[in-house]
Amino acid sequence: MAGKVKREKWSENFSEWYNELIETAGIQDKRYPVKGMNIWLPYGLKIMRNIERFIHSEMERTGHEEVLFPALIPETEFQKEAEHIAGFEGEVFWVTHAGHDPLDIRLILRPTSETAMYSMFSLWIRSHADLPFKVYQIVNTYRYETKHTRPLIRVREISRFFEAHTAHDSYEDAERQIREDLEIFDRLAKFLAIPYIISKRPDWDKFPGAYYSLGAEIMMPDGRTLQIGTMHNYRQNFAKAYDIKYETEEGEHEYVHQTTFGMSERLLAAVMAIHGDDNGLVLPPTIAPIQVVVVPIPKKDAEADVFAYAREIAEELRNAGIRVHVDERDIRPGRKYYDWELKGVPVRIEVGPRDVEGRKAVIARRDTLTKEVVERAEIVEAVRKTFDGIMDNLYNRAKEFLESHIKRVDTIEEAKAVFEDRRGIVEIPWCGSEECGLKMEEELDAKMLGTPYPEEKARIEGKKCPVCGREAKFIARFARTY
RNA sequence: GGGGCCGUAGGGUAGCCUGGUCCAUCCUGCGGGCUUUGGGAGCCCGUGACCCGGGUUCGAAUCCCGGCGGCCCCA
Repeated sequence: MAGKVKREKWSENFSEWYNELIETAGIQDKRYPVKGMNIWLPYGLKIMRNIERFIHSEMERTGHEEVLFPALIPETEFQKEAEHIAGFEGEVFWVTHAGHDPLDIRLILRPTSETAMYSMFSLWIRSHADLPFKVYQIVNTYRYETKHTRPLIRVREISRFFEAHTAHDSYEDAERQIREDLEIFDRLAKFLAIPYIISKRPDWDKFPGAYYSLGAEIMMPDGRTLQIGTMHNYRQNFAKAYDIKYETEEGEHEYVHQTTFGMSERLLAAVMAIHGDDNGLVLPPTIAPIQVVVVPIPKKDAEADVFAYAREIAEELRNAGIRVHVDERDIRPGRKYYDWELKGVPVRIEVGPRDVEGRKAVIARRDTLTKEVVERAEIVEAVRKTFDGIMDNLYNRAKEFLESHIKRVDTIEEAKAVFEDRRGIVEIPWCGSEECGLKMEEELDAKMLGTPYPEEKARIEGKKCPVCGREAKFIARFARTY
């Protein structure tokens, strides 16, 4: 069924494929004269907004309130949590002057908002009745990335940074929050038809200031992984640094437990990369700004009929709540097909004189590039069914891709063999020591993503750490990452 | 941190080694005209560029120095 779909460039020359598509599909213009800062173009922004709309509705559903904090943070606030500063100070942008005069207290452009928010949390949170306290925002954040920047993936201005921050009366309730975050993430991933894995980060790679960190990864076409979501349990680390206390029912004063949940425009990068092919974007209907494009195929003497028929079909689809566009440009139909394929429109309806006469239409699917003839009367139903088929197909194809790139091995040699072609994720037994973990990172020239979450105890029975030979306590995942 | 390559219209490129033949090639895009319309049609006209600064020279896209920017490899 997918015989016409080509993914040669997509898999063999992913970087080039991606960079071209960002511009040709109208996602972003990367010619802005500051490295790592790009311009959202209307089409790309519409897709991103559709992703965010779903995030907002999930936040609403789970009782998070939206807030907006300033982008500037005084250095005195920023420096309150030691690990956090250590983790970020090398990559923050400083505001040191106002006009000609140096500032008494310098400001940073937020790289993330913990240090902006938490002194306010300490003012807002008074009582156990205020807990759990759950807020979120979607804002731009700034990090002076020194590695290669890449649109949507590694940027110096993350322009759609989602961050949910919560405070709780106990570690257990914070853990419940992490489970809720995982559930929200799962629903979002299904909405985008992207399969993923969750790993608990090793201690040396957790978020600066966190007690532990979870990361959600997807498999990119070139076999590297991309982190698209994180959940952190801070325990009371930040609460102690920012003095966030509440009064218990017994009148005691206790520090809150905190969590965060983060995502960004990398979600769009993931959608582009996972579903795309050599013809361009392939958007899940859930987020496509245009879900159906109607292309009239005029014949000289029947032009008016064909256009009227196309508009009539579009109107009916629109009334059924479908985002539809009629392409009435005066260019040849073939050219239109290529244009809309590039932009990833999930369904194209072609109507020509033959269809007008026979009361039919041709439905073409973007994911498989196949066509089918449907009756005019059944068009809304046929389009809906096609959407479902596309969602299923996209998800299943991507899941197969992800799973076929995860290899379970027991020795360093086997792991090295997997990375020979620089592709995939290796799962290998591990004793849990930092020394052995770092040793494996070095040997494999790959990063430890962490250990499967939730833990998979059964899989390590009788296994040994391939570095030290001691009994394995975990499965460790390694991959080349973005 | 170390090394290498590169910067020419909106995008992609030729020219650079061996300075003059270059008011800079071709493709694409964009504007216009004729013609066409079930998978990027054709022809014609038009539009648009040598990263910045300094130097060498009668003469610099081309050689030299510096800056800025991009890409790649190694650690």
